Amino acid sequence: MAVSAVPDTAAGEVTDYEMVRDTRRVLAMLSRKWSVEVLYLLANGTRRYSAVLYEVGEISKKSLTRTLRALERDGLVARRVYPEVPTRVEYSLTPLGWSLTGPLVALYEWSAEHAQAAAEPQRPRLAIVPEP
Amino acid sequence: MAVSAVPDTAAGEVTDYEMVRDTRRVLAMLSRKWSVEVLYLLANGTRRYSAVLYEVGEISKKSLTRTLRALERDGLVARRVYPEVPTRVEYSLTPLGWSLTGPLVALYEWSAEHAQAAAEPQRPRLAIVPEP
DNA sequence: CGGCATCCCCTGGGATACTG
DNA sequence: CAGTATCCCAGGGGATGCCG
Repeated sequence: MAVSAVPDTAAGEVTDYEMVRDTRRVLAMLSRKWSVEVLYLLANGTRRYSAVLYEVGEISKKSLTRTLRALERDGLVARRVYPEVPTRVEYSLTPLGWSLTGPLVALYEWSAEHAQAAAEPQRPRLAIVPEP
Repeated sequence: MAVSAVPDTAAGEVTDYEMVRDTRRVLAMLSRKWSVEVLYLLANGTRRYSAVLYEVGEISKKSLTRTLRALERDGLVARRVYPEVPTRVEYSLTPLGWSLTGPLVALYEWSAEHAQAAAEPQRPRLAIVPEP
């Protein structure tokens, strides 16, 4: 695999298959519609369910619950239930969740840097003949 | 925004909204089922359509075409058509595509490092009472 | 308060067949 | 060879309503 600084299969013992598999595993954690927003929100501190619901804005309760459950299953978010009269539930980032903000911010920075490049319209889809 | 090394809105002028927006923009480019695999494949060198189809393996032609078109629209992949008898089409990474392999590999490395942490079963979903 | 349950829609992906 | 066209299915997301 010729990708940047990653060692090849010969010496470093990293196969393309593993790279694809692992990369997709992370992406699967993040590609849900509201995952990033919730993650960034909790990075600002612990929140109650209703607080997250309010701060995210347009999300439905069902989607929020699904998102939080998924993040919890992936070990990125911790859920704590306080058995009080009206139930209180608090969500926060786990250490694992925190460790993921690094790569996540790297993605953001890439997008910010290459914003116009990525936004500029591609050349029309015509047959492009190579120079003779 | 308290996320790692990113400056706050006050001084650095980076809003949560922009971070969420830009991060999701990149994720949208990558979250398609076969995007990563195709990207890694083309990182190994230019490929013809049929070569990609064969090397990826289980992908359908329809999905591959859609994936390539999407990657092309996002400016990550270049498409070159040779007007020959049986049509020949070659796909390769653009400089923008190459620049994305960095953050992408960062994701892979995170996944590789935290593989068991992410894989270990979460504690059963019971009410967890905070220490008194 | 913090969810499930239900219903409905829309998109992405697979399989197959056809074409310039 | 490099796609389209067509049909189908599964799952994610929104809206609403009910509940301990």
